[in-house]
Amino acid sequence: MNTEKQNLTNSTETHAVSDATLRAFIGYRMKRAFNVVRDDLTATLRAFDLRMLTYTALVLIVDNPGLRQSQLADAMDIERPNLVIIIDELERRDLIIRDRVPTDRRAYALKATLAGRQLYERAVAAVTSHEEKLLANLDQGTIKIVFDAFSVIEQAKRRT
Amino acid sequence: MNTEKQNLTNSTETHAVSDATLRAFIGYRMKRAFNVVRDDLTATLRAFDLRMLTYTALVLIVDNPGLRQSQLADAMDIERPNLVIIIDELERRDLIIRDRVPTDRRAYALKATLAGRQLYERAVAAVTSHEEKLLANLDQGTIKIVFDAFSVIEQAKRRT
DNA sequence: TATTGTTATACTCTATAACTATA
DNA sequence: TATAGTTATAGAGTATAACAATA
Repeated sequence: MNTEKQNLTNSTETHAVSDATLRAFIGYRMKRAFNVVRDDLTATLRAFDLRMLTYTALVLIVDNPGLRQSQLADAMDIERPNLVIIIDELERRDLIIRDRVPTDRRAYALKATLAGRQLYERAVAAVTSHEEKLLANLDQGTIKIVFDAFSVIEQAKRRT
Repeated sequence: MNTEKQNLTNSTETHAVSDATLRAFIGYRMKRAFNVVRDDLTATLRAFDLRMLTYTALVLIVDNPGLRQSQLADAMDIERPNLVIIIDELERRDLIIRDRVPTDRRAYALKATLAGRQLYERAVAAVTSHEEKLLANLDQGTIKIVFDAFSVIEQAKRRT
């Protein structure tokens, strides 16, 4: 530790970095908060060998049996090509299957296996528990306001 | 458009995908809202040939003349190696300089040039204006609550 | 012609190990 | 020895173009 008094006009000063300008921006504030949430989620999912995207895809497939890859990509707000390897991984681990859609032979109907549904139950429970701890210092009213604000921002999506 | 009535138990159904399970999680909600904020920010900064990270670094250097790369990496919550190419880019564009610290020849004191400060002014003004539009449907009280919640979450950073 | 899933590709962000030069 | 900056590298996430099969 440097216990020496520093000359504050000197370039070698060690006092805290000011982020006052950036703290006025929601982009900066949200990014920093999201880093914490993401790190917690990543660590929680590691126990199930899942990542944010494989977890999200698994949950949506369990909750929406039979949906197509293009629907899933839309729901996850990612491009179709990026979904392919996610689905590949879940299928390789026998958590889901690609079923042919009889009425449209171009498409796949995605369905979870029993193993997939079981992993879903355990992972959702773990994430629920971890998020409760993460938000322990926020009351329900505040969380509601924050979630509603997120919805408003989502709807402000660029229409340029 | 498919105007045909679909059999809702059929795997080819086209009705909306349910994300009810995921919408209970702040990770999911925040990610979706952040995607919107990030896309808007990215589009705004493109006019100045800046990205989120080069913008953040430039602002922190202008506001904290003389800080070191390790301090900046800490402030930006990224690893030191990842900062190098960011600083390289800003320096190559003559927006900042790496000044040697006379008292510690291992370190650099980062300082913005006149061009850097001018770009800072224009970029900060543009981002401010864009964020105002993005948050137009949220009142100041709500924004305050959301920002405070972000601070609480930031402080909940994992101490495992 | 348009759509579904796919391949190939590229850029960005993030993380770790190991090096160099200094302290 | 420890630290500041660097290089090399790898894993994720994201985006676009173009293709084959099918509608």
